[in-house]
Amino acid sequence: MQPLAGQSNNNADVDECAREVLLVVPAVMRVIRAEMRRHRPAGLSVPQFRAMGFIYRQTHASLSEVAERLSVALPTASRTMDGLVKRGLVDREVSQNDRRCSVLTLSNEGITVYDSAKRHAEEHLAKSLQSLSASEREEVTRSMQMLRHIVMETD
Amino acid sequence: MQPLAGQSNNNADVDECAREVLLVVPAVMRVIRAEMRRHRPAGLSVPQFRAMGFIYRQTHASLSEVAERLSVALPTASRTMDGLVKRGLVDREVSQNDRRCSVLTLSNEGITVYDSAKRHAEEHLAKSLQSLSASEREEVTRSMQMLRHIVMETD
DNA sequence: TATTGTTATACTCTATAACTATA
DNA sequence: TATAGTTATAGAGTATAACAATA
Repeated sequence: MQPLAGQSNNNADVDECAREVLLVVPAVMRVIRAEMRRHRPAGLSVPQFRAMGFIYRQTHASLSEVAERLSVALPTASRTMDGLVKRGLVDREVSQNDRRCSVLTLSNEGITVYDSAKRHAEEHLAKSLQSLSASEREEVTRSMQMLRHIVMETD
Repeated sequence: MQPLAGQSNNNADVDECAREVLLVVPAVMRVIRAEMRRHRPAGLSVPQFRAMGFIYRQTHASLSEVAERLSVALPTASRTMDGLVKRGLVDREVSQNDRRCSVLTLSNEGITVYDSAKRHAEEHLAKSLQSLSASEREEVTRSMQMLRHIVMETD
């Protein structure tokens, strides 16, 4: 399996990578969350934003699909939808094919709010990323894509 | 400032980078959070883990220092400490120099729990990162370090 | 008066367990 | 019986505003 004495180079590099991810990702997350909330009145929480993004891309999604894609429990997704429906950003209807299922779509206002939140968050991040060189940004972009393949099934 | 017509290559790359960060970081965050919570009974929330890590590295930290480093409001940090003190993982005392200030240290059990949580989370991440090549992991590590410099003052 | 920290208040996120409605 | 979703419950994270204690 592994060398008997000491760590192989492979282990050292994978451990360092894991350590950096564990240190940095939560810190970046805070920046994203704070900026999302700051953007009033279209302020969305990160889970709300992600849920809306999924429904945006996959219209007529069911609640189970949202929960699975976002890796949250069904009641969590249900609560998130409650808030978005109450704000008029998401339409929730009963499926005619299978009356157990919800059919979720963004309202027109939901689309507006989502686009606005997305643009705002991206612009804020982009501003920070300006301090990197173009090649460094490309490296970050590629790294994000690699991590995306690891943690997200599709997208 | 910028080209009048269309986006420069620079803008395109910074926008793509921001888009990827906004999509991927929350997804990675979910993996980290879920794994942290799964690790019972030493289960820590991510904010608890980060707060303990800071106190670990900077022993005798004050509450204000914790709040600033973690980029949370003072009442948020205070609440987080309440929970950790109640669990016996953090010792909170009044500073003798300035009786307004708290002096925060990890208890022996706190150190044990923190180390265990850290090892567990890193091992879980490392397992996922095994699917990348060594050079890809190096790229991810460098990218994390770049993002770290952008979002964290020091560390 | 300024600073450190806590309390009060009000949301959201989160999960597990129990329940309802539909298939 | 199995599945989709909600409700009940419980705890943590979050911020702003108001407050207390100390400098």
